[in-house]
Amino acid sequence: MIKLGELDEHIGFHLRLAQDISFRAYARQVGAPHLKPGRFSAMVVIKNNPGISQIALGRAISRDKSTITPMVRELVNLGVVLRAPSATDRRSMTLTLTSAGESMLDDLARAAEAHDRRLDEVVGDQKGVLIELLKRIEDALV
Amino acid sequence: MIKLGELDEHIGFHLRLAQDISFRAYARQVGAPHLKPGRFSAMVVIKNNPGISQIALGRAISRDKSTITPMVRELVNLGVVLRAPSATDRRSMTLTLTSAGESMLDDLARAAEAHDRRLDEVVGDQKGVLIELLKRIEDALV
DNA sequence: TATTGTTATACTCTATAACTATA
DNA sequence: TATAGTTATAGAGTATAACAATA
Repeated sequence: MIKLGELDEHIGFHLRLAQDISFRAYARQVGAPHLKPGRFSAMVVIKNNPGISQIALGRAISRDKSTITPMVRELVNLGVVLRAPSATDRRSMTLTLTSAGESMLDDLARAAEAHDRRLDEVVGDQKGVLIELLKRIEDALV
Repeated sequence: MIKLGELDEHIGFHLRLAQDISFRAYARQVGAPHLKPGRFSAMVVIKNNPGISQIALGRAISRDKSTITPMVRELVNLGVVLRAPSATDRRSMTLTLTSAGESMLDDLARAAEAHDRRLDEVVGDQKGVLIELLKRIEDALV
């Protein structure tokens, strides 16, 4: 049996470990037939903020604009995102989901929810506490 | 303000977000003058399990053996890990920390602890609950 | 001068497959 | 036959810097 020593009481370490394990379980379950994981967050942000610019999307998911360019291109090629010039700023592009994007996101959300139900079972009635603590970390460390 | 929609109540999503933000804050603080993040976990495992094989190390940190090979080579070149043939199995290598490795790990642990104190402040007296929930996720999803 | 987005490029992390040598 | 480890290689994700167009 592998020992972990003092590391075992570090929040950062368990955050990383739990995320890693949870992510691999998710990848196993969803099988990645649809879309790479980073795309999912991007689509959710676009869905909830139609007309958002690439720069703002990058800020929302903490990625550089040069990372966003090929990501958006891929989503457009898949037919799930519509990319149109902004009416008010000619440097800027507006992003919205297509109807195909909406339904693909629904599929992905179902897969993610199946995985999340598994997580929900694991944490039981502590879910509220867990999410509140994670949010607190997110807000404090920005 | 960016909206997240239903995603906002998903454990998996917040796990990823909190880990990402926490990791970036850690990288900012430590400045990565020492070592890449994956190396840290490897060294902790070696410290707490002296003589461990590369295969076992890989299992402990959930990485393929082909990922371990260059990682170990780097640690050996840095002079922080000693790699010696096993006395009982001639296919196998044993890994231990050198004294330089011990002190580097102490430095890293201090940096990680500074970061973790920040996290401790954020979660306050809920730390025990948080770690217990994260561990439950780790154990359940393997 | 600053910002939006693209491109070229490079780096890190990771795994798969084929291999050698041992067990 | 199976396991420990290496190598070659490839893919995904990311960022930095230089750039053009526009603000």
